[in-house]
Formats: sequence, C-alpha cells, structure tokens
Amino acid sequence: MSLASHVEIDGIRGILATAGHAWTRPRSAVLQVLVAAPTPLNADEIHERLRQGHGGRGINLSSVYRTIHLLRTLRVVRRVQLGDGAQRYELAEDYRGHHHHFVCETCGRIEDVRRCPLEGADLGVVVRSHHLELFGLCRRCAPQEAAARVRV
Amino acid sequence: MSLASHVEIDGIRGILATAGHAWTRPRSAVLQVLVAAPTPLNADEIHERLRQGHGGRGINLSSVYRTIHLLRTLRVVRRVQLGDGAQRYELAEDYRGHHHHFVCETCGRIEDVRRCPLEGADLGVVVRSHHLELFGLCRRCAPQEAAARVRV
DNA sequence: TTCAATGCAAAAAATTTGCATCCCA
DNA sequence: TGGGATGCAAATTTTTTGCATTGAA
Repeated sequence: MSLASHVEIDGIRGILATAGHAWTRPRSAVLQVLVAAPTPLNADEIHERLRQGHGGRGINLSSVYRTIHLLRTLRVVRRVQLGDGAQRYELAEDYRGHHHHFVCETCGRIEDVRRCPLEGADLGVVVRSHHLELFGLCRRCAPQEAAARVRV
Repeated sequence: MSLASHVEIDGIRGILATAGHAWTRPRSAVLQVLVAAPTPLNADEIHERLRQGHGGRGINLSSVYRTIHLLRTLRVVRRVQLGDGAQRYELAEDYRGHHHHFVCETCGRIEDVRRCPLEGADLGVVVRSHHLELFGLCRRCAPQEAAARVRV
C-alpha cells in the first residue's frame, strides 16, 4: 500500500474514533481493499479479496456488510449502481474526488470519468448530489467496433 | 387508460408478436401498470398493483419477473436504479422520451427531468447511453428547508 | 392441437439479524 | 474489564428456476 493510502486510512480511522467506533481487523481490512480498488466493488468481491492474508483468518461476509453499512453512514463510502443489478461500493467523493463511471458495453471495463458534464447545468431544482453512469465503447473497443462495421 | 396508452400498448403488443411472443393476461397487465405509472416501480410494486382486478385472479410474482425480463430484452422496459438498493422499471426511452430522475431527499418524491445536462457534452469516449440520477430538494421542499434554516 | 406461458413451490442469491464469544479502548 | 464488534448460523428479502398445467395462436 502506498504512503498516500496510509494517510487516507489513518484519516478514516480518526473519523471512526471520533464517532466512537473501534478500529478493528475487519474494518481495517475492508478499508484497505476499498482504498486499493480501482473500481467499485460489491460485497462479495470485497469478501473474496479478504480470503486469508489479513492476520491469518479471513473476514466474515456479515462483517463486510456491517462495515460497509457503517462506512456508508459515516459518509466514508458510497454506493454505486452501474445499471446491472449489483450494489457496488467505493470511497466517497471526499477521498476519490467527484467523478462518474463509464462502463464499456463491449468489454465491461469500468473507467472513472472525472470531467463532470453537469458543471454549471441549471435544472430548476436544488441538486445536492447526483449519480451518472455512462455506457458505450471504451478507447480500446471503439476502433475494433468501427473496423467490424466496415467489414459488414 | 387513455387513448394514447392504448396506442402505446398496441404497439408493444405488435413488438411481442413480431418477436414470436404471445399476448397474455400477465403481460398485458404488467404493461398496463407500467404505462400508467408516473415513476419507476419495482417488481413488488407492480405485483401489488395487480392484486385482483385483472380478470378476477391476480398475477403471480414470478410472472411479473418473467415479464419484466422479457420486456427488457425487447428494449420495451428499462431498469432504473435510484441509489437505494431497489431495482425499478419503467418504459424505455422510445416510449417515455429521454429523461432522468430527480429524487427529493426530504420527501422522497421522484420527478422526471427532461432537460438533459449531457447534451453536447464531450467525454472522450463513445457514449451510447447514460443514466443520471439527481438528489436534492424538490420545488415543494426547497422553500420549507430555506425557512427552517432561517429559524435556526 | 401444440408449444409457449403461467402458477406454484422450491431453490438460489443477496442481505440482515440474534446471540454467544471475542477483543479494542 | 466492559461494551461494542465479530463469527456463525439462521432468518429475511429479492430473484430465479423446475415442473405440471393452462391457454394463446
């Protein structure tokens, strides 16, 4: 884990402490996974990444769910829904910056989109936050798709 | 049901026919509910609205799920995720027009947002479709919220 | 009449909860 | 050391599936 990650995790540890929650092996482990993850993960994916390796024992799936729930109430983690049925989770905006997700319909790759198209938009209501998911062709798949169309 | 709804449903009936699927009581019933719904509904909400009243018997929840699945594969219905865990469904863009959803964080009201802030946006990837969910204060709740802030 | 579609029940998948034990503060 | 946190198992909730029966074309 990088130095920046350590700083991030220490900060979150402080948030838990302030809110009166203990710093435990499962909580630390789940956070390490989320900090390291380049894309949002669902509960099972987090759980899988914890099989063994964190102080010998794995972490119980219930604890993963409970930790996610706690971190969400503390606004450390947010839920991400990418249009399939799954519930995914990632570090909140304070840690990852404002961004959205692009899902490639061909290869399933998930990319962060940091340029927000909503900046400055006027929608007539008080918008406090928003979720945006984009679907299309990633840089890698777009050329292949175009080539395929020519062949047809 | 309005005349427009009849036209809409007849059109969809034609799509099912073309694709080789029968026009049945459960399918007709689920579609009537979706055409009439002002907001996206989850499977259970659709099922509830079908208790009795459709030719005497209600419709089985499994059939609701199977119908949703079929209509989704035919691009007649699309899934909507509004940030809570639920899977909701509504008529697809072809029938409802391109729009997004605004969820009021105070009263839970769901409103359609027809002015799309993504029009003309350049994101550097080929975007074929997108989902956008907005959260904030609806027209009704915003004034009350402002008043409350003054009192505090 | 025939094969797809339905209802029902059971299975699977996803998430939550009760409780005895454990371990962080 | 005490009370919150965990593990485990069981309960919920949500969605899917197998199969006998029904019904649309």
